[in-house]
Order: sequence, then structure tokens, then C-alpha cells
Amino acid sequence: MAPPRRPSMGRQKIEIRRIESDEARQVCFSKRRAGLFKKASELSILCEADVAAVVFSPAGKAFSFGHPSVESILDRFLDTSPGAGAGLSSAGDRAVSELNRQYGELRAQLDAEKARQERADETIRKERAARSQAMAWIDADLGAMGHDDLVAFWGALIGVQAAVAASADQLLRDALLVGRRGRQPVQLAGGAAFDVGAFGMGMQPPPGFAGVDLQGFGGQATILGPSF
Amino acid sequence: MAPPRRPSMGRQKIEIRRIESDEARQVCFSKRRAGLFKKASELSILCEADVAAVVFSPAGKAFSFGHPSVESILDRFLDTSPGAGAGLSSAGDRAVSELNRQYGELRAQLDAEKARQERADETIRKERAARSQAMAWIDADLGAMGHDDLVAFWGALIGVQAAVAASADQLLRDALLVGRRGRQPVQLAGGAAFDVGAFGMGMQPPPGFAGVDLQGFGGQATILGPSF
DNA sequence: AACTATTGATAATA
DNA sequence: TTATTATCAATAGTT
Repeated sequence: MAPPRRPSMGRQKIEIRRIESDEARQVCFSKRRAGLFKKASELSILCEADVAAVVFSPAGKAFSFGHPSVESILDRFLDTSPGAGAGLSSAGDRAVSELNRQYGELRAQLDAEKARQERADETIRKERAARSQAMAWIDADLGAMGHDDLVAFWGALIGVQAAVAASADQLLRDALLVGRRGRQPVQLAGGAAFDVGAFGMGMQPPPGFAGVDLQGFGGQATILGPSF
Repeated sequence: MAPPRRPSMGRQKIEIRRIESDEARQVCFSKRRAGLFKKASELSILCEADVAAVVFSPAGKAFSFGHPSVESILDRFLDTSPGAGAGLSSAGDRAVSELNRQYGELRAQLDAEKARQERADETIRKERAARSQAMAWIDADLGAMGHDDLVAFWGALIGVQAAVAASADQLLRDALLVGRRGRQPVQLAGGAAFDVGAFGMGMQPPPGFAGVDLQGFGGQATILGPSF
């Protein structure tokens, strides 16, 4: 059998030497320029350092990053003047500085959002994985199953439910399912049969539990075999 | 036996914000400054770009990297402005313009993220609402339930499942639960049928099922007492 | 400074 | 160009 082809080889190790392909070089330039500026930004924030980076593309186009501003850093560096201090030298520089600050703030927000999104996705993914397991059981031919089979089935489902709820509770604090892990008998009024079609999002109490005693699970229970 | 403690926690995730500890900040500065210059060097070699990076430590000490030389890059960057006739008159102005553009882009991204997040939250909310209903049923006393009741129960649960799955499919396209809506009996062998230990995610058997013999489904099963 | 477990960056691909 | 994914590379926390 053929080895299941990966969708990608993933990143491969490369030598640090001029990339021959024009296109590949351009792509690499864009990516690494962004990476360089990000690193510069992180350095300036983490260590409260003043950082400037200037890059000219092979085509001659200039790109730059600076905190608090490119020019203030460059001037300070070129001047070699100890007296220049750390102050910004012009209104324009101050504007750039402010923009840079807002930019950093915004980016932080975006990162936070992305992290939150990832947690949500993960929660959904887990719940679904658990549910698919439950579905497999649910798909079983229930009519052909004995009573004890069904009870064991139930037990397994409870386990899935508990696990899912536990992992999910971590993320959202809406009180839909909080507390009450212990069993607390649900009051099910008697009545008609199940109306499966009615089960949607806004559900009503299970219609079809007429005559079922939901109380008392405290003692020992013996469940009879597949006799039925 | 004691768990073999790792020699290190390894790298931990950190937020990009000022490092409070003076010592840690200094160490980080040294490491990341080196990393930044390395990245700059790689960029210049790989893409044949002219690159300069200037860093001032919090203490005011200057460090720099440049290819082919820091000064040539900086001069070129600072020079390329005075002559520009249209609109922007200085490198600083262009930088501001670029920053503004990026700022707008970021803002748009953030909005998109927020919208996506809202959809995810809604999905989770719905799934939970449905699940809380299912939980109410699960809390019922199964041992006291007759076979017919249990079967009906299952039927209702299938309805819930279908509704939940339908609403959830809208959001995520992971193929965890795609297709197969119709019932396709699961093979429940007469022997060991449910492997509780194999629970979907990383789940443990339901707390109360410790005493339940899940093997030999063809026969009789006895569930022990209130330990449940 | 050296050492690793992790996170983060990115080459290859679609 | 943007998205994805498998790998490689950088580095946070320790020793």
C-alpha cells in the first residue's frame, strides 16, 4: 500500500546563501522582513530597548521599523552625541511614536483574540470528538439490545458527558451547566410519548417519561439480562 | 515510583510585555539582540537585501548590525527623502503612512476575528443548551427504567444529537462527524462490547462505573451499590 | 554559560 | 497573496 502522502513536506532546512529563484527570494524576503520587524518589536517591548531596523529590498524599496521612531534611533546612532538624550526631536517623531504604540496595542489585542478563538475551537473540537463517540453508540440497533446493554450504554454516555462538560467548563463560564455534578433526580411528569421531532435547541422536558420512576438510585440494583 | 523529573521545564510561553525583573530583562536583551542580528544577517544573505539594525540597551549602550554597512544603509534611508515631490516629503512621513496602512489592516483583522469568535461562542452556547437537556435525562434513574422506556429515551437522544450536530456543522468544517446521518447499526459483539477505557478523548471511565462489568454483554450484568 | 522542553518562525505546498 | 502544515530554529526557565 502506498504511504499516505503528507499534504506538505513542511519546513526544510536551508543553507544561508543567496536564494537563486527570483520568486522564492521575493517570497522569502517578505516573510523574513516581517519576522525581523516582529522580533525587533518584541525586543523593544520586552526589554524596553530602543530599536530600529531598516531594510532595502533588492529592487531598492525601503522598509523600516522603529521604536520609538526610526529616525530618532538613527539620528541618535549617527550623531554619536551623548547629549541628544532619549527625547524625540520633532512633532513628526512624536506622531510616529504614538502610532507605533497604538499599533503595538492593537496587535496585542489581535493576538489575545486569536488565543481566545483557538481555545473556543479546541473546545468545540473536543466536544465533537466526544460526541462522535456517543453517536457511534447511539447508532447501534437499540431495539435489538437487551436492557442491561442499554444501561451499560447509558453509563458510557454519562462518562462522555462528564468528560466533555469538564473540558468545556474550562472555557466558557456561562452557567448553563454549572454545578450539580451529583445526581439529582429530575422530575419527569407523566404524559405522552416522545416527540423526537420537537427536540431542537429550545427543548422542553422530555415528554415521554410517563410512569418511569426516576427516584432512588441509592441502593443496589440488579439488572436483568437480555431476556427482553 | 517517583515521576522522573524533567531536567527543565523548557521554554514557556510569555506575553510580549516589559519584563519586570532587571536581571531577566538583561538576559533576554542579550539573547534577543543576538537573535535579531542573526535574522538580519540571514535576510541580507538569503535575499540580497541591504539591512541595518540598531539597538540601544536600556542603559543607553548602542549595538548595531549592517550589511554592507550600517552607515551606508542609514544614510541611504535618511537621504531618500528630501527630493520626493509628491505628497510625502520625508522618510518619516512615508513611515507614518505605512504605519497608518498597517494600522487599518490590523483593525480590520481584529474585527473579523471578533465576528468569528462570536460565531464560535454561539455554537458552543447552543451545544451546551442541548447538552444540558440531555444531562437532565441522564440523571434519570436508569435502573428503574423499563426496556421500552430506555429505547424511547434513546430515540429522543438521537433527536437531540441530530439537532446539535446540524447547528454545529455550520461553523466548523472539521470532518469529525460528517455524513452518516442514517442509522447504521454498530456491531455489538456478543463478547466484549463497550470498551469504556477507550473513551474518545482522554477520558476516564465514568466515576460511578467502577463496579460495572462491561464485558460479556450477552449475559447478565450486575451493578453494585450506592458507590455510584 | 549550558541544557532542554516548548514555543515560535518559516519552507514547501496548495 | 493567503492559508496550511510539517519541520526547523529560537529561546524561557533551570542548573
